[in-house]
Amino acid sequence: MKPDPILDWFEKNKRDLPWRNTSPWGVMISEFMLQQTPVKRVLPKWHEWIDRWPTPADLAASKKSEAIHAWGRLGYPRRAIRLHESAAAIADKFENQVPRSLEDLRTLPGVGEYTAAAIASFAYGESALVMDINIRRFFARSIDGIESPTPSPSQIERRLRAELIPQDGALWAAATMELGALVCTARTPLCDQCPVKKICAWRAAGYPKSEIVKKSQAWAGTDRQCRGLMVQHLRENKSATQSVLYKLWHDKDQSERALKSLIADHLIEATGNKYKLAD
DNA sequence: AAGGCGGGGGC
DNA sequence: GCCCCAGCCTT
Repeated sequence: MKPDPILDWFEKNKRDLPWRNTSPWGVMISEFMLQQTPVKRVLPKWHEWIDRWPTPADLAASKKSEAIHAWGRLGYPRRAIRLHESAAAIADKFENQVPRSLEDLRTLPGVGEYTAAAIASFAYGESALVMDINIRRFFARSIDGIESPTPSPSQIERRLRAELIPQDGALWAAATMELGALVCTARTPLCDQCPVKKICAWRAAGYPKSEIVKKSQAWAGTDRQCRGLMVQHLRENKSATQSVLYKLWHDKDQSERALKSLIADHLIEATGNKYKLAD
């Protein structure tokens, strides 16, 4: 089988998260806690819950108030109530086993489209269409060439993403999600570490822009004042990441006039805008 | 298709 | 201060 650069990257770089090797109930607890809450903050609370309530029936046997209190300060406490209600439904209607089918999962309170797919995929290895914010952002960039996905997935997006799912869809979902979380991040993505940077549509379109290019675009001017701001920015960022502009700035062999000319050429190339030289 | 719902960390 | 985070549910 052909090696997949994404799966290869995943094998080498994945985090050792406790819900990667646990019961379906453990996966379900993690998915509820991870709804709009970062991994870092979920970790201790997940251990606390899975130790205290090892199966759905255990949680269902506790009072709702206990669940709410144990939720602590994770945020969106309604999730604790819904998880408690889901546990009762699982104990009562599903023989204390977290359902495997999307249809059954969706009957549980607090289980939406994403969470159902995530449980089916991560707990049972099903090739479900998992579309969390990490996966959606990764594909928005690498495939569509745009920085961010729409607020909620459209039917078109669902259809196009479903076509991409390979044989082992569960592993693929975990890998792309991790890639979005660790490399293709919302702010300051680490493109140099990305296994698909060479075929990324967003990158091919010239993104992400460097800070200096973003600023120069924001200035959008061609007059002396804009150039002054640019030069000031370069002075203030001497220790910043090495950019072409930074190198030019430190090239002592260039005369002031020639330096400005080089900077202007670079900006035109990088931004597509026209910059006139300030004398 | 919007808007509400929590709280904490990063810049 | 604003943005972001493995979303869900009700208008």
